[in-house]
Amino acid sequence: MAAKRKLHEPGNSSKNNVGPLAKKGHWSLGLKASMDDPELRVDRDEMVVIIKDKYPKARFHFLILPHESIPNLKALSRDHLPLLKHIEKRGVELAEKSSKALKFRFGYHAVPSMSHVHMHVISQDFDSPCLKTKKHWNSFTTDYFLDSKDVIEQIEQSGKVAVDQSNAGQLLKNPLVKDFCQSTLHWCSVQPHVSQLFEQHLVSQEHFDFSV
DNA sequence: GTTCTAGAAC
DNA sequence: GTTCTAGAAC
Repeated sequence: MAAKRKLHEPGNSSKNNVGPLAKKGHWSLGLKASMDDPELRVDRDEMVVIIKDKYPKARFHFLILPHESIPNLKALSRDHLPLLKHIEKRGVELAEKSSKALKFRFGYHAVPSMSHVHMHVISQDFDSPCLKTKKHWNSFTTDYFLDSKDVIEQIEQSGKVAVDQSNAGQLLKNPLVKDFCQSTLHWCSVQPHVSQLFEQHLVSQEHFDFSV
């Protein structure tokens, strides 16, 4: 029997190709492949690898992953504090190098889709065509986004990270505006793509002052 | 994580 | 008719 061949193979164009790794594993392991992708890799040291997010949600959006394979935030303990602090330090350095004008945040998604703990380094312009959905927006602007600083502090105090999974899921579905308006207005400048998203959800921009 | 799509909602 | 959403596939 001849091997089945797809008539159409999206994502297999030369540009989108992940590289020599022809067969990719389950999608949730994608970060593992990205770590080895020279196109995405920014830097590495003895503890971490720094890559560009494949679908950046802002002008600067990086991921910092430890070589050590840590499945999720629940697996973190006091043993990881030196690593977590190193990750944050590398993130801050990277942000300063990337842009002095833009504000950045450093942190973790409460319930990430991709396995292997990774810290996001993301500028707060949110100016990217990849930022398309309410879920995207909420994952970076609600409590779904856990600041590295707070994660570290929590582990120092209690030895672990508490994540309310059901609540986290709900955060992604929440309406865009109210949380945004109350808590994130002061540090966020909103760019056209986001404005579009807001319009889509019937939010009037008149309610907001988008200047920093 | 993204993309595609059927069904709901408008 | 269009837009929005949730679910499955990848």
